[in-house]
Amino acid sequence: MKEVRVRFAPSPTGFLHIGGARTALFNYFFARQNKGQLVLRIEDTDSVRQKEDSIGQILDSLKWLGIDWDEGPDQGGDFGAYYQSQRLSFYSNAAAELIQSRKAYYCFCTEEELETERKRQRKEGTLIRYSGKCRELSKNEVRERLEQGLKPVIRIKLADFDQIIVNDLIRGLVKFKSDQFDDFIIIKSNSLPAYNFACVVDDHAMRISHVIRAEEHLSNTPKQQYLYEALGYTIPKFAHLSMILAPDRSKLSKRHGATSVSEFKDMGCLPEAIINYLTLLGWSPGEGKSELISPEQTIRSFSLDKVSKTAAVYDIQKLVWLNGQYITEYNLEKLTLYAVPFLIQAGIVSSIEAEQNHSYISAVVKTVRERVRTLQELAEASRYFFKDIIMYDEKGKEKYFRQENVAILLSEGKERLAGIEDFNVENTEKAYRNLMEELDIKGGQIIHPTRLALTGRTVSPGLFDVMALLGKKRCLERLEQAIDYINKMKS
RNA sequence: GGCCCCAUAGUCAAGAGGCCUAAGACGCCGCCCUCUCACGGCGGAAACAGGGGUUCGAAUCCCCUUGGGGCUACCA
Repeated sequence: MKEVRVRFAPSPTGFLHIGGARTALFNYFFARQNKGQLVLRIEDTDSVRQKEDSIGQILDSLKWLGIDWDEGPDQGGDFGAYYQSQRLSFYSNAAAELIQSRKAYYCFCTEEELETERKRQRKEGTLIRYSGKCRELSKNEVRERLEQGLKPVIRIKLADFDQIIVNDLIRGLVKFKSDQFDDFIIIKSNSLPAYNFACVVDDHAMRISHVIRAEEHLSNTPKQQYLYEALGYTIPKFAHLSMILAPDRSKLSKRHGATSVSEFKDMGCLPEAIINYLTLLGWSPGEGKSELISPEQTIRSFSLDKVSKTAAVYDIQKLVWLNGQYITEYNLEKLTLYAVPFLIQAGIVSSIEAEQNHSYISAVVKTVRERVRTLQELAEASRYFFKDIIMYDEKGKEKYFRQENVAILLSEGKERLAGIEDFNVENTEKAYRNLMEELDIKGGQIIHPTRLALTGRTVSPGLFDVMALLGKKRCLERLEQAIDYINKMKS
């Protein structure tokens, strides 16, 4: 069987958004499943829309997600270069060949001329097509104009045909009638190739066997197929993935909140969770299978004909839920590593402290992880393990600190804690349980105010886990602080 | 406007003519567990866009309408 080679071909116009990431991911799944190659190609032929550093961002996001490729701009490969801007000779050679065989021609029409023509066609209600005016220019006429310094485009000369049929692996046979096409541009007047041309030349030169890309390219495929035939290339297999839409079903854009991989990263999503989420967007592991699925599992059962044809609206809530699942299951050491930057970012620890207190941080992460869903939440939930209490939760204050005799209760508690030698979860709990029994009170009566005193909040991990982590000294100090505070509240 | 793709709950999705009184997951609601929150457990509300065919039988096949998306650029 022919070797499977697929590619992901982003254009560097911004961050890697989730649609692009999913396209990359499905290419990756397909390549790995078929023991094929994934190549990364940068489509940077539009100098106007290029964004500085976009390539670096995209590569970083891909790597961070754990999507690795076999050939590409950073590590090279046998079919380079991997930037279209460095492959210009491929395109001009291919175009020259087409001109030579009279399948393409120079066109000197200016943009203004074309615009007037289009305007007229719009008014007349006819199809908007290039007239083919420059088709019949003689060699001499072309040479003359070239010598005048005019910058032509090169257009493909469409032969008569009835229709073009695209056989899409996901959508089946798709037919396009010939009247939809005109002599489209393959080389722009700045000598750079137009997308449809560059794409064909490169996919052929790079021996791409399967073109797996977003649905927005489905309508371009007949043009590309025409070009394959004109150039005598064999046509690869195509698979067009449905689009990913914003919650209002419009195209994804910045106004829809987080849409790029880097934004999800900044929110505190784990790469594995994003991968898992993206896997589920347009593909399903099948009936009765868990939705928590690793790339390895997906690679085993992935299949393009099971990919959904329907555009998907992404749902950040499910991503966040998945992320929470990953946070609780994650390797603790790795999770700590991911968490530290968020603690620093939130001003909870300094980078120096982070290095010195690694094992303490890890212990905090361990007790907090189960009830947070993002690393940002994790940082926030960890604050009082590092910082003193400067304020108490408003509602909690009213509810617990105004309880009768609460100060006395807390000082009792403090007393008991003070007497503990080995200040751990079991012993602190035992001390408190004994106290409750002696005073004949219910747990909540002392546990809630204590929690507020120790954490400043009404919500936390189990109280005795908090105590053990905080340590005896800080527990006693915070109880003292709360008692003072309560006494001041009264007066 | 023309052409193309798509259409199962709020969202992702299973479903390939009878197994459908339509899975599962997120979210939502209720209950249980419980020191709070989360986790977990149990239960609930919630969908085949509409209309025509074909068929003994349609979520599944065909047609139309509607809706959404894409392409129609010297963007990719």
